[in-house]
Amino acid sequence: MQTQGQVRSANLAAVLACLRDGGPRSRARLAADTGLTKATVSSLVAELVERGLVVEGALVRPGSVGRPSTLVELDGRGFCGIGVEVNVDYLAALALDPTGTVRRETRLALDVAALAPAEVLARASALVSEVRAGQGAAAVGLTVAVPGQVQGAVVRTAPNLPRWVGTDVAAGFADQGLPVTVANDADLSALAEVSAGPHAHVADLVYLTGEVGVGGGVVTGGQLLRGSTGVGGEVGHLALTPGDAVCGCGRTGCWETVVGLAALLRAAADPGDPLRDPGRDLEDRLAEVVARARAGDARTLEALAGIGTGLGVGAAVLVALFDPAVVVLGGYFAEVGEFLLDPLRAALAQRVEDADRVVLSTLGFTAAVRGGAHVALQPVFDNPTSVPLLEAPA
Amino acid sequence: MQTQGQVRSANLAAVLACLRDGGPRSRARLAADTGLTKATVSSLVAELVERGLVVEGALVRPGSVGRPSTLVELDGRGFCGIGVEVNVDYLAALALDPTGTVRRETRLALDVAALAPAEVLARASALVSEVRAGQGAAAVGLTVAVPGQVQGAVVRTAPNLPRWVGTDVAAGFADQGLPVTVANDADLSALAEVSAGPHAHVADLVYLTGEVGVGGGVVTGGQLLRGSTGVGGEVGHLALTPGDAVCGCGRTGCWETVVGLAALLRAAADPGDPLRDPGRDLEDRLAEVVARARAGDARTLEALAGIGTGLGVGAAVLVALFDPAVVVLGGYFAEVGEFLLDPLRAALAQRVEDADRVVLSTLGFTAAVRGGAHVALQPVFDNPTSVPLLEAPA
DNA sequence: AGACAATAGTGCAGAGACCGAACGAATGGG
DNA sequence: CCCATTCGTTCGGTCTCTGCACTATTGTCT
Repeated sequence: MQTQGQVRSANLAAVLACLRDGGPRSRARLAADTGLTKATVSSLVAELVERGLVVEGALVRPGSVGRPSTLVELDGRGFCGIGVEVNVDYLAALALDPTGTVRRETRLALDVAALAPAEVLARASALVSEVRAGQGAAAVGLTVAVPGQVQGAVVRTAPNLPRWVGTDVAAGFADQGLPVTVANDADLSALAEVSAGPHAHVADLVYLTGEVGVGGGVVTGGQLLRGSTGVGGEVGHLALTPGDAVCGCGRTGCWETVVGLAALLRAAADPGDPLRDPGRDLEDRLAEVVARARAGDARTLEALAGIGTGLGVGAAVLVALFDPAVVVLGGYFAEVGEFLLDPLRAALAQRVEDADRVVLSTLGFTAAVRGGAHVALQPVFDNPTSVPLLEAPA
Repeated sequence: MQTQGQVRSANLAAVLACLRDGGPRSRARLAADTGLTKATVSSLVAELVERGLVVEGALVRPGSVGRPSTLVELDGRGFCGIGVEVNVDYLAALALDPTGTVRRETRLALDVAALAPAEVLARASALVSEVRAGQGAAAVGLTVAVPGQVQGAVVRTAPNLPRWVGTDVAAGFADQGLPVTVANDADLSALAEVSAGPHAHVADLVYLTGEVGVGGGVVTGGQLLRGSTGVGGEVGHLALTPGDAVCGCGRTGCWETVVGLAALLRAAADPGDPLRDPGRDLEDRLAEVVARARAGDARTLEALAGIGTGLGVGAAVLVALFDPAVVVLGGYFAEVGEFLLDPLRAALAQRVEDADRVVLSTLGFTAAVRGGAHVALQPVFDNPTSVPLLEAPA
């Protein structure tokens, strides 16, 4: 903090955060909640209105006597953040406005692994253009979620998209003319979980996503855990069990060889079973697993229970180390969650306290794009003065 | 940030931090380093001098032409922070001044487990008085390190000091008239490692301390990992290996049953061996282990190699999850480190990249008290205006 | 020896931001 | 119809930083 201009900016941000986290309220309540005086809040609100970030809302009758208050609320019309996801078998994009409302959302099935990265990026950018089009809200930023480790804007490792290693993902969206951030999909999903929904504002959360591999995102103390080289929270290749299955990373015993989607399919069906047909869409096969389990097929249920137990063993380590308030299961874990939770909690309860903190994600496959859009909007909330004034001050 | 008074405070803190982290320097360089103007820095330095936090030092001749600069440096004479440690078989206390210099240090062997907590606290408080006495520096705070999990000022769990559970440790130091903080010893040691010495300012670090059990302290993104209930970084009871050894916590397979001091002694000597004599001081026995290892005793070396391998297996999990720049081994691990590092790094290298990031602590058994004293001093650096003016402004 | 350039540090007027108190606005109750 | 209550604004005051001018001190060049 150096200049009083930054004080102004910080206080504008405090008012915005208050409105975002606690909903619309009067200037008087904003003053009480932020500790600022009513005079200052009036001035701050006026500036935020000029920047198109908040609007005056309804008049609210007080409970008893007194002048009615004018609600102040976030203005969702002016801006939005864009999240876009490149995953193994689909692309997705989403526009989120400052109020937390999803403005546009789209998804495109695509065999990403079979195409050149440049080709995929062109289609993803087209998807972004589609999401941006036809709405008054100006996009303020773009975040790209990729299933791998990212350094800067470049993919460093991507077990399920090996051709993407070394790709500068941000460059593929240069035509959008927006600030572009590239990040790991599980990390962004974790941020999505703590930014909205039932776990909003939880400061310590672990997100696990089941894909072909297993991804993890960890939030501690309200911050995303990154680690010294940006590889923190890498749960897929934890060496938990001295198992013999060889992982894509070349080692044995990695957690994802135990609880990844491949492990489930192997355990649930013999070679020759349609579930093991590598040419079939993974989503289709997963739907069939769910159908068999619901029909009570013993082999399937046993396989799912095995995954649940394996998850519990690993989750015990994560719970002991991170002490999260909640462990959220996303990706395919959420889809088959009803069959996982009991064995998972049983295994977890043997090892740590409070096994009930494991829950299923309600965001589905939109978690990553939602988190990405949230990240893209963040600069507006952090520094409201970066948003231009709408009309010249009189 | 609400008032411009807090701007002043933040800028005073910025100047102090600059001097602490980068050493003495002129006002002009402070201005360049903090981004403030020279005029502002002059004003800030004047106030810090009035509060007894910095002093003017030597005149430095410039390399070529120009007026010589007056160095400004931290004043270590006025204040100190106190760290005190209650451990299984000793008490220790240390006074640290703002320059990072240890002013007084003392240690007292004591069979803490055999005494009532109140009795031990009385002796610890006497130790603090001893450290405070006879120096002009006024203590600004006191931090107590205990080998267990702490909530507020109360011990929640302490495997090796079971009688202490529920003890209000801060109350035992009320007679000192200082703000008292109580914290886990491994957490404080981790803070000590990142606050001074070869790993100063490392933002991501894992500290492991070998005692009867195993303690862990984790710093991520420059912050101590606490978790939702303050139990984060609890490494001792990680269920890593499906071993059969029963842990003090009642479960099996906990890491500390594999790499704790008890495991080492069990592996290094048969029952009846003097090393296994429970009546003997642990330090003595540890010294004998080192002596035997240095003499080349095969059984001892094998036992130590086993510990090293076990450490490597667990460290692989920690490295994968936290991605620390460095893993520091403290406690007994550091004392026998020369025999652990090779097998440890071998086991680690099989599982993660960069096994060389594991190193031995150079702080020895003073890590916890040092970290505690650092924590006690922190409020002065965070908010210099909390320190009273020495002389009334003219 | 003297002028000059370079660097360090201070003095001062001004602008920006918040605060506190007083004031006008809007409403329900007696 | 008056008053208490609550909301929001206006205005003067204070604090802090900034930018520029100015002094201080030294080495170098002529």
